[in-house]
Amino acid sequence: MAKKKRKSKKTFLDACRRWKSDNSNNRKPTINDVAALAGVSKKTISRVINASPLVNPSTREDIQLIIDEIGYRPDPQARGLALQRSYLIGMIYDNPNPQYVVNVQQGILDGLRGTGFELVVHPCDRKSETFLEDARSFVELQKLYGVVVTPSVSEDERLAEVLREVDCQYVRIASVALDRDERMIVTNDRAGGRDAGKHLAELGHKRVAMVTGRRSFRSARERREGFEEGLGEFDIELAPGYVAQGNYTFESGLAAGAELIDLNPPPTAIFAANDEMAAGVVQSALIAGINIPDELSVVGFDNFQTATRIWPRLTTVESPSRQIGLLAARQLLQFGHDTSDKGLHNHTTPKLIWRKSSGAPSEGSNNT
Amino acid sequence: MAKKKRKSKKTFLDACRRWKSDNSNNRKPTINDVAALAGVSKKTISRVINASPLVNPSTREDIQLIIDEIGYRPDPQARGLALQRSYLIGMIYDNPNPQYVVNVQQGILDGLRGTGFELVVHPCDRKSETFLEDARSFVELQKLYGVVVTPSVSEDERLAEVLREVDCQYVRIASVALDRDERMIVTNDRAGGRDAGKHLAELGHKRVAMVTGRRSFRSARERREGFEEGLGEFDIELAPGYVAQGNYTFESGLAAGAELIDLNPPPTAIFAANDEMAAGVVQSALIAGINIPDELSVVGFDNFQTATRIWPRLTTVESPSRQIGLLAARQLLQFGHDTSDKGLHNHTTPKLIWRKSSGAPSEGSNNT
DNA sequence: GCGTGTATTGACACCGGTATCAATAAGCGT
DNA sequence: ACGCTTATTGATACCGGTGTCAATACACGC
Repeated sequence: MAKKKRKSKKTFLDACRRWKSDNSNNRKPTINDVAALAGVSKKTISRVINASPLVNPSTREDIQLIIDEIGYRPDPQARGLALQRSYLIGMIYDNPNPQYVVNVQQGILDGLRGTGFELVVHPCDRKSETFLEDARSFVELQKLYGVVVTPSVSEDERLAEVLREVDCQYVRIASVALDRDERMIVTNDRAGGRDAGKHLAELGHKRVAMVTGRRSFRSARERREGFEEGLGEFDIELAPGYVAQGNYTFESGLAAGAELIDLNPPPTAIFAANDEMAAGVVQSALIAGINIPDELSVVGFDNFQTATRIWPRLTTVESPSRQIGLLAARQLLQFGHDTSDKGLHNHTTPKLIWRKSSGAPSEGSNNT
Repeated sequence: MAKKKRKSKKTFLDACRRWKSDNSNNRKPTINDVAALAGVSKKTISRVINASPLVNPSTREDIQLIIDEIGYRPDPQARGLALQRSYLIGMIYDNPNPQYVVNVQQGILDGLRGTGFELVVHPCDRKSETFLEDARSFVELQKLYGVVVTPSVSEDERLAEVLREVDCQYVRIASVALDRDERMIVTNDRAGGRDAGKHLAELGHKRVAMVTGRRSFRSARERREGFEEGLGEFDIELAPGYVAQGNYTFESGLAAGAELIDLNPPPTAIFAANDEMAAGVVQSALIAGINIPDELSVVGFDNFQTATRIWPRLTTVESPSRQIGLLAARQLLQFGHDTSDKGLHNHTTPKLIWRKSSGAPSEGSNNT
């Protein structure tokens, strides 16, 4: 049944061995080496490594044998040059929180493992004059296969526009859908805020305060609105006087905490829009000699390391940032392939983790 | 004085304008476009972009004009293919602490800014069977220009050997010199440990304990030995019974702290080999109802975020990790260029930051 | 036996740069 | 004016893949 002239497996292996010993300078094998050994044209090798169906199965087998034997791996640069794209995924971010950045990176790397793609990280500064040009030239010069963009740059429509212009696949991570769903991983921060609100309401808090993030950040708005919704389900209102403005930094949380504690009457619970600010609130309470959770409950958002390092450990809302990175990577690799598997999740839901910084308000403190 | 036939600046600009309007599909300009516009061969363009001295100044000027006008930028992939290397820097790491990873990344990125190089991140697992092959294929396939390796993989000689084999420039970050100095950024953790020891001794502590990291980590040994040296300068000894074994995690610090506190007599000061463990020690003291710093001083190492999030804020030894990343990147880019500027610092020194978790021992507690 | 369709393969140009080496022009001493 | 340097430039191959399209072999229907 063998095609005429088909050489035996052994013949190929011998040839490979000979090649290996001849290969004095120990060069990496190229497609030409494989082609020569197999006695076919390089185009056929190209077909094999690209899993093209247009190859005779027995030919494919022979070639695969040789590839495995001499350890040939196609050169991404050469391939990229011909194809006009690279095997690199970019991550564009401006979130200053190291934990967040690393989590998402890890998730992306999880998704990239074994695919031959590599991750190029690219922080940016939206306030810079050259922000858009920088991003464009990064993506264009590297001919990135795709990029994932995290909050808050992900909310920047100009960047999204640029990415579309240079025809680069992208996935944006954000708290709400800004784009066609296939281009987004949405984290639903509103639901997280709602959980925080319900949690405090269920514990019996009535005088509730909040430290918000910058209004220009979508996540900050979502978390706040969600929080109000959660409280609203229990007919509790977030009074305007009980809202302090922060900017997601520890220091701003410290200041906001001091401010809220000073109110008369003081709140019995404070929800901070992220853990950093929550840690600031906790520290300001400690400084003021206020006991947590007896006199004041504090709830954060993120569940980063800090949440368990401070005392009491922080009740917080966890958003699965590593998982999010993973989904983003999968999404990106999915593009261009079959669109059949639409079952990709691109929504994630945060989840409240109840630790020791929140509890029922003490007797009498809630005499509204 | 103008060379014969030299076209005027305006002529070139006109040609460029014409080119831009002709360029229907808005392609990125290539070296061929520039060559055509300048009326010279692509090799000459190549010389200009590579700052070769073998170009007539006036020719160079003309070409530069055109390059700027149409916004030509050489394609890194094509260049890389021809040169057999890429314009990518790799970072190979296995340190699980997000803060450290991000700091070093940032530092490297600082050093890469404006150079056209990009950073590819590559975590690894030394315990994996395929660790070395993974690393090799990463570096080899991507033809990395260079890599920076952080602790503790940086201590792995097998990896260094692989990097040399594939002829890839590398810089290792480690607590002591393991390599020729040009290939290292050394952090001198021993000096940091010494500072911690002297700090506690100067405060008057006599019964001093330590939480160490894994003995297999060089930094853990250095920090410990430095600490003992520092104490030694004041004739204080670190008694074997006062040493608890940790593994750089918060949880291990928590356990070690509980263990040390239970000793009789208990130590009046504990030095933990990193902030995570120090935070654990602090938390275990809080749980045991021990006041810091009155009854117990705690000193950490790293000065990561956690150090200021906990209460009292942690006295700790700061190693300039971002700066270290910057130096590593500079070093890498320096390779192959003039070796004249040997003035590159490749040693950094940690520095003690005295916060509120350490103070003089309380009266009578030191009746040795 | 012949036309036609299908499966498989290869020749060749091309992606956008760089290296080699030869070609040409200009400068200079005598 | 001539030979010899030196300065400047270009023709061409090459890096290691991919796309296009034509060529070949074979099966099938009639």
